[in-house]
Amino acid sequence: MAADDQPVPVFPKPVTLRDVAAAAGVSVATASKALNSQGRMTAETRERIRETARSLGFRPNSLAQSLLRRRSFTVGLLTNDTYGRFSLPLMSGISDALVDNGVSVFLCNVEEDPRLGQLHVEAMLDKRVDGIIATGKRIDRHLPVDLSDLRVPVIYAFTQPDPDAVAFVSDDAGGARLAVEHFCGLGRKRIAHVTGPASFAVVHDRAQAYRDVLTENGLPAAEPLLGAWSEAWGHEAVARLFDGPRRQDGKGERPDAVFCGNDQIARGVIDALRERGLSVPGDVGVIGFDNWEIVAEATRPPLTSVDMNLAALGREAGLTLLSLVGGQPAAPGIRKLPCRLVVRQSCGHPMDG
Amino acid sequence: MAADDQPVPVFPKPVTLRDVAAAAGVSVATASKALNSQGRMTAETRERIRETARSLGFRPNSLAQSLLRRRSFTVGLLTNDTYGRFSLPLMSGISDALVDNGVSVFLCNVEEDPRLGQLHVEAMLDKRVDGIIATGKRIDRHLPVDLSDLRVPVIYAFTQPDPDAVAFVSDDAGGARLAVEHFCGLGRKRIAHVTGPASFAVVHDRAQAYRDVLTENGLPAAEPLLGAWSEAWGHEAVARLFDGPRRQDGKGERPDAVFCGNDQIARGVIDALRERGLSVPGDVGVIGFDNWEIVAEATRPPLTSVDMNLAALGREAGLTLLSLVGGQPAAPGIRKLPCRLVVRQSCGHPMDG
DNA sequence: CTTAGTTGGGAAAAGGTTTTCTCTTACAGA
DNA sequence: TCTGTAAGAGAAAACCTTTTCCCAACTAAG
Repeated sequence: MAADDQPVPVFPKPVTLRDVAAAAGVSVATASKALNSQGRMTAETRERIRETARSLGFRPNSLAQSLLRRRSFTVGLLTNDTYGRFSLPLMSGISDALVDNGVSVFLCNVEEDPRLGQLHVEAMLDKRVDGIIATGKRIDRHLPVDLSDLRVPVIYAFTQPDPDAVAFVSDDAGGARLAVEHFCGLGRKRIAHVTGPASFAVVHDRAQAYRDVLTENGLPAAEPLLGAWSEAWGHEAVARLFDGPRRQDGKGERPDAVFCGNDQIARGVIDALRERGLSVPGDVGVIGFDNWEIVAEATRPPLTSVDMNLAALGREAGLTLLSLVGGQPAAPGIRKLPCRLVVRQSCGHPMDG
Repeated sequence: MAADDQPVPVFPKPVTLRDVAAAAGVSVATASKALNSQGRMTAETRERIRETARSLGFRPNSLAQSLLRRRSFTVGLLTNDTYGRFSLPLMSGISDALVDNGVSVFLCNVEEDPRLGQLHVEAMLDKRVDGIIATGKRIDRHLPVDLSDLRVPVIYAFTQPDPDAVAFVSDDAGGARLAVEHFCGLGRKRIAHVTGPASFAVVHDRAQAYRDVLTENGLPAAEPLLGAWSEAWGHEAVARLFDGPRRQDGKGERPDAVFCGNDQIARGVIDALRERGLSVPGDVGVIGFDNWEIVAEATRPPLTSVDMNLAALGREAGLTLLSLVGGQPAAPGIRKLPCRLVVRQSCGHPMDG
């Protein structure tokens, strides 16, 4: 057996409580109590055991502890977004909240595959996770898994929840209000809205908020332009808004502000405006959505954008799951967390007159 | 106690092997053997027990299994990159490889904090992970953790490894060769290199490969332009390359190709070239690095770029860890995995004459 | 001297599974 | 009828820790 001749690294056996007890000359029960500040014994005995444990490098086996306590201090994080700039800050926030509380996170990518999802959920349950957080790349789509009637608490974050579940999402309408009201406050009068495809629920939420704010401010209600989430669509939308023939009925006047459905569209809009010799924010103000910093800071000028506070949302979701796991009740329902406007230079200062 | 009046959801107790055995009228030992295709028993007994288990919805407790087998089918994934477009495909590849083999992944973000790192590693060890994968956002930086002399195998992926460790990184020099040789093959003669700051090891690796290929092809060796990883630097570099006074010594001639250190620089370069009325790829070919699709596909024209195959790298790392865990030896050292060139439209077709 | 109480510490069960060993029964062969 | 063997199934140990219960010894009170 030539293969057996290879030097295989051999890993030392972990030291167990039994080892500590033997080394300290006590029973495992006493050793356990000494290390956990339980039971009664002389201070010397306790300290001696602790010192022995330290010197042996003893670390309790979490598996055994979990088995006994019926609590694994582990939660499952389900997502269908691998590449996402949304799920990243979200997951980061969730993870931080949990880890700060001594809870580890199982990461599970379920793609769009229900079989894979089922598999993962069962694996997590088998590993006795204390709870599950479901996360997605779209707020209006279900994960391809059934999380109802699980034997652990479930929280939904930035994904379509089951009815009667506890869920956290961003307040997209509120975010849109922030942007449009900011334009209004700056004195912009003809505010356009260029956004993504109609198949996204947020497109309608934001568009409605856009209309509402315009109405409230007595401004002309233009119809939002629905397209794609891409720079190219930003270019095309500018062509439609600015290259058409001017009409005399008041409509059709050139916008002096564009509220965009995401930062890529906004990037396209800004570039297209510059190509037409229009200055941003001088002639036209632009606000994006998502606050994807790498894009928002690369536009010229840097882009004002709505931030969905996804890290904070994740943190909130994580903490809520923890309290659920701890036995605290939480009212089912969807909690919308506020967005915030990150003002850079693309929206300009208050206008005269 | 008003708080106690709230309806607290009560989760059903998991059904154990003991329950199954009792329901089937056999001992737990027999039940276990029936479900694991071990031991000897009549086919009927086996099937009856299995049916009972199915109907009860029995799922074995992984904690108990892991405790006994001394193998948890769990690995820890350490990273210091939360927002990264590098670590995402990498982690995705790692995760896929592991999950395909029935292994779950603990996600641990250690930031840059050695205390946090230490904490995480200990937590993972306590939870008896079978192995650890260390991942970073920079190939030339250590994670802030000490992973030597652990009692489990460790693999490094896209981060600076300890000596004598097993590590996977991308072959940046090879990737650069791919790009520059592609330009040479297309007949470009004056190839510039615009890249990131000198503090990155890959900048030098790629720059050296760039020089080597030029020399091999008998082309003039221009000094790479080192700057930042940003679009703005792409703009500035074009200004330096194309706006300076023409010199008569052969040097200083305008480049007909620019190999960029990442896609953002390339984006800046392309935009700046267009602003100067130069056509891409007609007058100047451009190749980027990273193949960050959302950028590469948004440039006009779409950007040819070097892809580091990070998902494949991650997959390879995951599989290697698994074989290490399985007792297969692996030679220590750094394995460089090849990049590939994704050709889009920014580098053009072969030139005449 | 007895009784009650306290103190220091150990034995054992529990958590859920796997595996080895042992035991009982049945059956074939002598 | 007796012996040997194989099949089928259970008992128990093991994994490691925590916790409850118990015991022995000692002290203080009556």
